Amino acid sequence: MATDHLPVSGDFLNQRLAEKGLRFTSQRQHVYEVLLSQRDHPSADEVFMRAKQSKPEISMATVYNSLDALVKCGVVRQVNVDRGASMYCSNMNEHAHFCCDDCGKVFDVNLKDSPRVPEVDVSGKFEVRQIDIALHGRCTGTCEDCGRREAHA
Amino acid sequence: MATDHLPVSGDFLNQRLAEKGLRFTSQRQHVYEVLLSQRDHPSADEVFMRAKQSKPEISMATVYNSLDALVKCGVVRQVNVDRGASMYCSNMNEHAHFCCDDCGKVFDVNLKDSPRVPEVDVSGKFEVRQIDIALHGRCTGTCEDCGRREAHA
DNA sequence: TTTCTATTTAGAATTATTCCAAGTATTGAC
DNA sequence: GTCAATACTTGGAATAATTCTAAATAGAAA
Repeated sequence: MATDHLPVSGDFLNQRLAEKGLRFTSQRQHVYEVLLSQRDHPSADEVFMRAKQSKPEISMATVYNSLDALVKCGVVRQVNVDRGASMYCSNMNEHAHFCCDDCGKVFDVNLKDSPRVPEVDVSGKFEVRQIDIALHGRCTGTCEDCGRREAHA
Repeated sequence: MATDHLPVSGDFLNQRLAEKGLRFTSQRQHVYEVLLSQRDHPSADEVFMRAKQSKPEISMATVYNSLDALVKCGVVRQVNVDRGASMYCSNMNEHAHFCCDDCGKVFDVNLKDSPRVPEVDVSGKFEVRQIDIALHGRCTGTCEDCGRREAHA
């Protein structure tokens, strides 16, 4: 996997972690690079498997710890769309997630008028840090899995 | 628990289930009434425990099955905000969920400008059935747990 | 350095969810 | 109504996801 010469200066991550009082470690950097190198929505387990390819000694507990750290310092988003495993998304541009209830795949989508953090008024009761928008439905024709399933049905 | 004389005519649920080709059963009705009778955000396990109080023979598998059926026919929403257990919400009015990252509690909130299904344009690739909006942050002062935690810190 | 504390590790433990096979209830056709 | 077909329920086992634990290691501050 091409996780070696990524444009992650390390300084960037280091600073983001430091801002939250978290330490920069090679494991966290590695997990981050794994996420950046393949921009889908892997589960912790999938991240673990990918991370092991170039860093075989990494442990599952560390993957969870690293993912938590990355989410906490705002360089990765945790995506929860269903009862299954949480997924992780390194696309920090403003976007929503579409989850197909038939095939289970998750896609990044841009919404024209999605609420933004500065715009959210929750009457002083809550301090909003992030907004997660998940769409549910079916991906019609977009993916071959759904096509197949409909062909069967 | 006052799950006996609720304004759930049964017909309503029956019809919604039938529309999706699902059968009306006493278990599904009971689970639905459990959710309606206490409008918080219980996990499947919590629903199970509440349901058992007045219907001790109900099983966990049936609770999951019933929750799935209720979600599928659109009378209950599944709420996924974190890695933990999914939660279930019988408030079908348009609203978002605020999840406090400190105490973990989930609150219903109304957003002024949240996207609605008819308004979502995803370029014909997706058929959107539902939009779930989850806010993350901290509930400042709203709940005693957070107050306590801050007092300690 | 030294010290303090956060992090990592492997594996055990726990929690959440699904699966299974046998029995039961609901539906639609007659 | 009765019957067949099939969906649903049940308890428990199985699996999957996540957290915990205690010892070793590594980063940060003095």
